Amino acid sequence: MERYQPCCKEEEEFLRNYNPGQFPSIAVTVDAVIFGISRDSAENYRKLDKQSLKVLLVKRTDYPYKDYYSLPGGFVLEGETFEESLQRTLENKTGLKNAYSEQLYTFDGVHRDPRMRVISCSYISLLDTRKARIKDAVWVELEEVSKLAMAFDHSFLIAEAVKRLRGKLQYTDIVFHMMPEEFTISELQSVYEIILGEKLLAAAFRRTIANKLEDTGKMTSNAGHRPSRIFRYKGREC
Amino acid sequence: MERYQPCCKEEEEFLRNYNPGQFPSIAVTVDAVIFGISRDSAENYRKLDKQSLKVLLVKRTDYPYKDYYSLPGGFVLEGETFEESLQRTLENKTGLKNAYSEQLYTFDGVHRDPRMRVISCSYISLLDTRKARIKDAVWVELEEVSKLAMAFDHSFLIAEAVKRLRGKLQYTDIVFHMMPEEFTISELQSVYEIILGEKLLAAAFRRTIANKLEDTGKMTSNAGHRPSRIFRYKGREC
DNA sequence: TATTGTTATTAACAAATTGATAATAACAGG
DNA sequence: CCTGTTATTATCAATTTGTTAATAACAATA
Repeated sequence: MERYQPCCKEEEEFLRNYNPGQFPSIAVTVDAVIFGISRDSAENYRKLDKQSLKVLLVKRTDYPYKDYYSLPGGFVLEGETFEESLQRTLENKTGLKNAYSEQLYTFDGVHRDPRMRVISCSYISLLDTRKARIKDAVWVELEEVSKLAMAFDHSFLIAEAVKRLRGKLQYTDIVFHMMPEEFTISELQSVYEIILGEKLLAAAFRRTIANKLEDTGKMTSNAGHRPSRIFRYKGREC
Repeated sequence: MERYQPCCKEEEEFLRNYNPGQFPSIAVTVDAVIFGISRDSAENYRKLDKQSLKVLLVKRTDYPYKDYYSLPGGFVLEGETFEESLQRTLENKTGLKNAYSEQLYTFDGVHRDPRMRVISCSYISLLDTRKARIKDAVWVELEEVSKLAMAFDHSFLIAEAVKRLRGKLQYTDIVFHMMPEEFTISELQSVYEIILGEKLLAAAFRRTIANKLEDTGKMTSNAGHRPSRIFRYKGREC
């Protein structure tokens, strides 16, 4: 947006004398639900039952909710956009500078935080776990989250994020943000299955996804079974 | 959310002495993109080309952006949730207490407002125009919006809202919030057409929508042509 | 009363998309 | 060459769409 220009002396005066204190001020945090698919080791890489959808959590070191788990995030600083704030924590925890992110929802409960009125603008971030270098944070399986002591309303927040992720999987190409540049259709299918939590039929899956993919000409090798074609996402920059 | 309980004396102390001023405070507005379909008169009620998608706008009376058009909305007050703030403006401008609303997006540009840092949590509201009693606001046709001088980033905000509305029309039952209790399939189709901005084929439309509807047994009458069955939405409370 | 204009509703059929199962292909290792 | 395993294609039924045409029901009017 271009910089605002006052229309006249009077407005200039108005703005100069404006008292920001007349409206309640609210602290704002940006919290990130960072999703990754664990691919622990090379051997397990293609074994669906060894993989799972995970979220990145940090353990709080201060009050309130000391020692509880929470989403990575923090207060929006002076003159900082939400995206900037988000990228700051993202880089801090994962070492990644440009993971795909989108705004999820702004949580506004009056007593979310016992200190003061704090609203949380939450984001979903998707990344290829193998590119991330995690620091001061842990990957937690989705099913484990409900077993942990979670700070604030972050447990609910994660649940909402999962719903959104599952929904968007169906009608967007969002999944490719969690994939490496090149992958096989089976790998892609397993990512869908892990996120949706259900098995898909291979024949139908291939048919519908095929037109979004581009053959690299390469094949997997040394697998003890028929090798697989390797594809890349055909869509826009990813 | 239940009220937070400090875990120990130390935390109690911490909270008592907490200084909220250490983090930047941001003013928050809630702005509503209120959609309605104009059905100006009884005669035009079923004539598609006489109807259009409209948004409710107000003319600003103060600086900044004095005399510009803007979305109805305002600052979130002390201890007020976004929904409460929204309902306040909604009732104020339309007389309606419970129009369907959902959060759209939180706009966070640092210089959105020349007075100070103000973020806008925006909502989409859908209503049946015939139930609304508009006060201090005007219905503006969507195409006219771009011709008006709009305050802040509200022009962009409206564009985003329209995208969301069109998208959600396809995979949710959101449309019924703009319909009266009882309606004909042709009326429903015309609402889809107005929002999407394109004609739909009647046969296909009926087929796909039919299973969401329940026949009231009533018919339209006195129309000069074959009368129409009157339906209601079968889904959950609406 | 038969005809005309108009909108509603159903029918009918082709085209495209899905669901589901089976067949075939390609590899490593014995 | 046979076995176990995963990849990929083929096949066919079932379902859903796109499209056009037929039929129905009314008011007004000839």
